[in-house]
Amino acid sequence: MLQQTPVVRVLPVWHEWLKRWPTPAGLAGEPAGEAVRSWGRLGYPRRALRLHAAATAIVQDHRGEVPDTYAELLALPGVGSYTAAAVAAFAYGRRETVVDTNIRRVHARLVSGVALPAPALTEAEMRLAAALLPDHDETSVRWNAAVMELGALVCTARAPKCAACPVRDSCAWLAAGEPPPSYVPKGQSWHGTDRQVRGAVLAVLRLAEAPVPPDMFQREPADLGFAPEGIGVPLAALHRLNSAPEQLGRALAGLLADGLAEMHDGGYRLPA
DNA sequence: AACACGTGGGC
DNA sequence: TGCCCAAGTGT
Repeated sequence: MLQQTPVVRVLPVWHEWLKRWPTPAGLAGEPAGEAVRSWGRLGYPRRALRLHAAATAIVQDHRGEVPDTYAELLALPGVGSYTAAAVAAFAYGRRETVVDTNIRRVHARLVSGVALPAPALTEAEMRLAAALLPDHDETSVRWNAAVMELGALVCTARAPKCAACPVRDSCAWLAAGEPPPSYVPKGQSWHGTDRQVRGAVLAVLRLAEAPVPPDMFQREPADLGFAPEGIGVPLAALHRLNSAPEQLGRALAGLLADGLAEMHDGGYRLPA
């Protein structure tokens, strides 16, 4: 849930999930669509699908227990190098090189003296993080958490709180006179994109009690001749986008291809 | 290696 | 207001 999503926005959903599914077996025992529905508006709903798939793999391959090694975690759906290291370190106390966006930024400034880390994670960054990691297991876990928190709370992307930074005296970036970034980060476009249409379609499917016929996506609500049960609001939002038929088609095809939707009785629904 | 993939808070 | 960006991953 935390992948590319701020902690404060994850917390309420996370609490709900753990109340409903305290164990991997609980989640694995439900349809994948329930995971997507319960994901709510967290964003990147494919993560819900993968979390469900990971729960299933944990039940099938690990006796329902979340594995405790980096390699086994990495093999789970939706678990990449960051998540595998973070779970091994923070849940199991292992010494792992945890590198998230916060740690990357702290290292870039404090050690490398640049305003921002590279656009994509590099081998050099991993080597640096590994070299900085304390040898002792417990200390390494605290180190990972501390550097991550420093980045999240003090050494932030915009307007870093250098005056309040506990390690400002050893910051290479401050010492260099706070040089600006050497590149301009690529903005994520949104308005008018397939992503926006996918999001609007999925918002409809999350609330739908029955398969949604293609007509309902493509025609104005007024033309349907009736008020769609429960999905009027997201459906109106989708139509407001006024996307071209081919774009809507791409969005629907993409959702099917990703397993976020499936056809049933001639309509679209979340996966069973 | 570059790109696609959601959403909402903050400035 | 629009833009930036957030505990990344898979292709």
